[in-house]
Amino acid sequence: MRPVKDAERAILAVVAAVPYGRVTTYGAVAERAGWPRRARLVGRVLSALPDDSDVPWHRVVAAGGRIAFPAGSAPHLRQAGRLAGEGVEVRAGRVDLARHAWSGGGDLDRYLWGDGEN
DNA sequence: CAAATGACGGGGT
DNA sequence: AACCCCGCCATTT
Repeated sequence: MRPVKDAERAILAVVAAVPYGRVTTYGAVAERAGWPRRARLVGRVLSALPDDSDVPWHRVVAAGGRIAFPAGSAPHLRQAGRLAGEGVEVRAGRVDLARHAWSGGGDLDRYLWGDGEN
C-alpha cells in the first residue's frame, strides 16, 4: 500500500473534523494526521479535491493564519468568502489564529487511531 | 535521470 | 510587516 494513500485518508479525516467557524493550519493538520512536517503533503491532497467535495478545505490556512492562495486570485476570494460566511473575520488575507484556531480536541484521535478499527 | 514545482514552515535580515 | 533563503518531499518536466 502506498504510504501517501494512508496519509491522504488521515489528512482528509482531520480536515473533515474541523468545526464550522474554526480554522487550522496545513502544518497542524499534518501533525494531527500523524505525518509531522508534511504540510506540503496536506496542500497536495487538498488541491486534488473535487469541487463538489464536502471536505471543508477552506478552514485550512497557512502558518500565521495566512490564506495560501495569491491575494486577489479566484481561489483566495472563494476561501475568504466561505470563511466570512462562517463568521471568521478575514483581514488582509489572513485570519486571527489566536481567536479562530481549532484546538484539535474532542474524539478525533480516538476516531483515527483509537481502539480497534481505523 | 536531473531539475523544477508547489494550497508549506521556520529562521534570519 | 516584508522579503529572502533553505529544508521538506511527492510529482511533474
